[in-house]
Amino acid sequence: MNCLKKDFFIRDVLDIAPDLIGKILVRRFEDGKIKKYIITETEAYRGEEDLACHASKGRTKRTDVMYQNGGIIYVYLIYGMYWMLNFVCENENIPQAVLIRGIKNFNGPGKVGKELKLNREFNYKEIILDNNLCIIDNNIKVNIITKPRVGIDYAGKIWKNKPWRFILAE
DNA sequence: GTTAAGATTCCG
DNA sequence: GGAATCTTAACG
Repeated sequence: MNCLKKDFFIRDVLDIAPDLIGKILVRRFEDGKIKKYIITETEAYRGEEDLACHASKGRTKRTDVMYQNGGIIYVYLIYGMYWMLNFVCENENIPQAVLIRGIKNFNGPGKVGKELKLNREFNYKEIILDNNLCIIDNNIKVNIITKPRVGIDYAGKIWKNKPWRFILAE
């Protein structure tokens, strides 16, 4: 299977987020069954200066994973109920991550986490099939719509209005 | 040790 | 508009 290599994630998150749209997310479950999903929506979180990014508060136990070398998974529990799926980008000490906001038939990051049965075990894991999660490059070109990010009212106008949300066009 | 708030979703 | 539900960070 031609999964995306680590190189793909050692780039600026603003290049990676739109590149992931239309690609295939592969999840192997505990019982060995494999499911594939088309990625329909992503959001970019870029560095400490981005007030919407968790890393804007500095390096903590929670954000440490974003400072790692790209190509690993960042999952965290939000509101005590939903697991968010992110992929860490760029080189070490550059805190960037892409949030998977939607996959086909499951729009909304909370639903994505629920469908994929995520848990804390995925944090820091490489994005390879051996870790039960990877992405296939299908080389299909798609049309992408950009919009402001969602759920970050606390970040202030400048960052809230950035068109860093990428959506698969119909 | 206690408290406040969050990259959400569902219900009224 | 508000609750559900829990981890983390920022206090004391």
